[in-house]
Amino acid sequence: MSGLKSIPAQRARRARTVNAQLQGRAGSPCAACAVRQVAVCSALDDDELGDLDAILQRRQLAANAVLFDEGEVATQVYNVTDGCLKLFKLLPDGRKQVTGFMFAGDFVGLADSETYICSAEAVTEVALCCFDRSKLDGLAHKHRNFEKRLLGRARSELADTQNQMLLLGRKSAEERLASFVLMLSERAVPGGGADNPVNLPMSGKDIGDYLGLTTETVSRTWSRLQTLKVIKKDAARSLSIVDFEKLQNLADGFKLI
Amino acid sequence: MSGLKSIPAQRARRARTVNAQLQGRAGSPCAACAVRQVAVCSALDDDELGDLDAILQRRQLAANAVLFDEGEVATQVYNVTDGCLKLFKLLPDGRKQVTGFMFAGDFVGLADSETYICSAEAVTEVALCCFDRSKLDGLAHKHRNFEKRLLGRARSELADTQNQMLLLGRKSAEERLASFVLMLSERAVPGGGADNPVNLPMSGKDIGDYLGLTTETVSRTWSRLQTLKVIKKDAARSLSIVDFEKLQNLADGFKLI
DNA sequence: CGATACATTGAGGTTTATCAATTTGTGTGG
DNA sequence: CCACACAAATTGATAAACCTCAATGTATCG
Repeated sequence: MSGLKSIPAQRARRARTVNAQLQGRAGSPCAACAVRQVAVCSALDDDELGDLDAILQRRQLAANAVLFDEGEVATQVYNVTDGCLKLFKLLPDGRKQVTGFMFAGDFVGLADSETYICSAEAVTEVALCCFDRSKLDGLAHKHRNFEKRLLGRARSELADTQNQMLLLGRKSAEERLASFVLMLSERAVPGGGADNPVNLPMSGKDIGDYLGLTTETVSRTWSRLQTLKVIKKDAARSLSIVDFEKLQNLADGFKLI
Repeated sequence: MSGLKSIPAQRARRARTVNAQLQGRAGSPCAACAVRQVAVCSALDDDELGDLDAILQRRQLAANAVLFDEGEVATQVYNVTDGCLKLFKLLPDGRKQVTGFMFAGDFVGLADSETYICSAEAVTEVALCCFDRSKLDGLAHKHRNFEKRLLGRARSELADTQNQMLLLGRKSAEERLASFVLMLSERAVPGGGADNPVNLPMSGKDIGDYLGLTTETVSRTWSRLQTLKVIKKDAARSLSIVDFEKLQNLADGFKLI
């Protein structure tokens, strides 16, 4: 029933997570981090974590706060330890494309060279580990697993973006929303979240900007998916998967029978 | 005027390139490769190239030949040395999304884990260097620059796919075609091709499948761009940029004045 | 030179966007 | 804790962009 819990309850959970991470038990605070096993940090042994801890700075962002803007010099890269961040690109007339949502354990700044190639804003309250690029490069040089892990991350991000291209180029609004719900559901699991009542931390506008649709179309499509008894919107930011198979078929581009 | 040359002339050029690469001067045939400086191979010194040469196999694909299918076990990765390859994903009803065109110097298989996440087919005749993944991993372990270079490639591929998401999610048909022409024009330069009469090795269907459009819309949009005096279709597979600034503005999402 | 695939153009339909009004949710201060 | 103000979501009517189907024209290759 975690999906039905109130917003204050969610806030409390976030606060506990952050505290646990700051206390630390085994020498380095990193050892006690909530995302220790999912993040790139898992490439390092417990006794190597000190190196990581020495070069990182923790930071907290309020919802809607800007982390960086496209085109800025990319001096830092980030590891999300809690909350949700959105990455996006803008066209001069304001059209927006959200290129990804980043959750606890995700690494931000992989695709960036000298300057950030997209902007980043907090969707919810966000906790981050911040690394100077130069220092992290040094660490990657020292611990080769870390470098391998970064390449692995980049590979899997590439796989995700290819799926997103298929979605944006060829899927209908219904298929896009279905794919989106499944993606959120799947990504919640490694971070310790529930996979069935799915938590939707982002606004309808953000969802539209991620799926190449308008808010209105997103809203209408939620309604149609409820009529089809595929999902059910429990609360403002929570949604239950009612018929998993139908949802999967929709997302994969099969016609519903 | 290279863009106006006949198809047989193009074939001849391709054949010469392949021969030059096979002859080799400085010990390793790789040293004489046409893509020596642009490909990942540039991470290795001339005297390290022997290691690369020892583990690669050269291969030639006819136009439209299948290199691999999505879902296949990814035993090999590839370096394109000549020609054009398309990567794509399919939906069960046949909808296709081309996720990328690969040209001389491009590395294929970066995004793949155990199985290929997309299919690959030759657009033109294609020349490849093929590597067993396990052997290449060994080489990457021995020569660290190689590993770094792979990460760099992955980074720049990620940047490209983010731009493609903006295109697919938010750009109009005209803006998509304009962006496409500029991309082809820019990518032709490092490979030694001409940047102005732009060579279009792929069919209108392929272009549509890359840009999330139908062939008909692609064709109509070419016509409109010609009426606007932005481009001019010289021959079947060649196109001149008439007004570079207009083209750039269109691609970037500015309104034409 | 003819057969076949590919590109172009037209007519009409569908999906999604746009504009507008209303309802619902959220956060704040009394 | 409730009332208010503001932002977000929903729903409807209409329009635009692109797709589909169909016909014609034009390369390409044996």
